[in-house]
Amino acid sequence: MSIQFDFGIMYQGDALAMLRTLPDSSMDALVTDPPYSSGGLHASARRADPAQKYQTTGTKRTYPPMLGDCKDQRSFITWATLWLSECWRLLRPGAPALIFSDWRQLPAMTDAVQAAGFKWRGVVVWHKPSARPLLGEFRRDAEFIVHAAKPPAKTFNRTCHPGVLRHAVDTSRKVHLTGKPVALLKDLLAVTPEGGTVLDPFLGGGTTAIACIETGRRFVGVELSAEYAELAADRIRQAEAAVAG
Amino acid sequence: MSIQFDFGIMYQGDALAMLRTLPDSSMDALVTDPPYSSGGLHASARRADPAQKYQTTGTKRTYPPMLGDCKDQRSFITWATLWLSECWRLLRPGAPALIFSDWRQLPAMTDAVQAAGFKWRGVVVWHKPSARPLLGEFRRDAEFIVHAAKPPAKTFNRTCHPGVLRHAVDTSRKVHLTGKPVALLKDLLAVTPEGGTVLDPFLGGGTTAIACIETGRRFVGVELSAEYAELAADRIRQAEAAVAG
DNA sequence: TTAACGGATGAATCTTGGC
DNA sequence: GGCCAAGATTCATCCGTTA
Repeated sequence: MSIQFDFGIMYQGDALAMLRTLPDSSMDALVTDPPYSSGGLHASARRADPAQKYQTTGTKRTYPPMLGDCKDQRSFITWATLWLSECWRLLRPGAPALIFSDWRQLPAMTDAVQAAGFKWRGVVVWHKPSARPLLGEFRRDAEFIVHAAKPPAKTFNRTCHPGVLRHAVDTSRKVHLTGKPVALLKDLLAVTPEGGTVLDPFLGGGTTAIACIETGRRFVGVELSAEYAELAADRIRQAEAAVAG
Repeated sequence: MSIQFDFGIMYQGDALAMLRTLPDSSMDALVTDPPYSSGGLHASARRADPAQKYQTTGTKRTYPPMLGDCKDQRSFITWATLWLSECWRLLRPGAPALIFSDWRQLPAMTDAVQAAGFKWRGVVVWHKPSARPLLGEFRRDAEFIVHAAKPPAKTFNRTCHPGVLRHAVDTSRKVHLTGKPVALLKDLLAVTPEGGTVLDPFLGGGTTAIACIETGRRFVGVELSAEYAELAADRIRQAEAAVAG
């Protein structure tokens, strides 16, 4: 199933299956926020319903269930390598790839990225100042973005982009449990070619698509959950209306 | 060879050999900045003279040669696991470990830390705003600190410590090519027990020791290079004089 | 328009209890 | 005893609301 938009297209279904139907060398960048499967270091993470894993009792706000976030470390690497390999095929040579990860999965993700044929370029830091405090410990207030490229790596402008990006999460505008700020995605898109097509196989609430629309890029998104696909479609239409109006 | 100070002791020699002479469970924390061996992903990095690897021709300031920074990735992990295992033996249960790493060696370092028996707790980010700009790319303005602990992990205060630390490098006060700001080390020491003994097997210019002196902790340092050991000893004496006066 | 106040929140982690 | 699941705990920051 797919929905066509002015600025792109969204497929609803399994990322790996959908990616296989798309043609070689048709995309200019990969920007995505896959399920982290964190805590997946232990088999306990393989619980049947990972939906509310990250939400504590008493939380007012609830989100629809997150699918596919229940892998242990080994299968996480295998799975990530599989979809990253498909993405590699879809990307044009020189295309950048930006993949979100938390601290725990970062080494696994850099392995998978390289196993899929990408050249690892660096690690971008997302500093989210509103993270939960931890007494006597370092606050886990950073998430990481693995920066890679399908060789030969290219640059698309002569601007200097900061490697540590500070953006607060706006919970009121967040529709996905792990929703990212649009401004953060815009910062990441800054290293992708203007007017290019951006692939996001884990579209979630559609933030990547919105950032594309607001910066004049096209998008190809995939989202497994029908519930999130619908939420994303709404937000995408709003964003398109806003830039048209 | 060793030099005794009011606040600690420095050994000049090979880290692994020196650590082997020290007694079990005698240290309260490990804080160190080992040679990164970056670029060591390929065997070409095993060049005979790694001394000036990070300095481009025409650089005004030069530093004494860095020893032991010429390993490929596999031997880096093996070597890191060896000295980390010795450190593990020297640490008391619950002691925190903080090990600097650049983005390229971060996955190797988290592997080595865990192979040596530590529990990996997180990744602290050092944001250095003065990093070299890169056109069309993300600036490499973050370094990483692997945060681990000898189980069972303990906390030593009820303060909440930020996980992203912003400190500019002061090149005028830096004596080592990879010298870190004292304030950064002080931030890291904040999760170690007050008045405890901090181990640094790669003392370099002695910044860890200085931060210990300024925060009322003791230190045990090892430095391979006689040249740096001498520079460190000078700085340590100055710092001790400053807190005494 | 700006400043101060207070409630809600958190890609979590630890402890405890059961199998 | 080891493994696993469920419940309790935590407070600086953010942001809307009020002054």
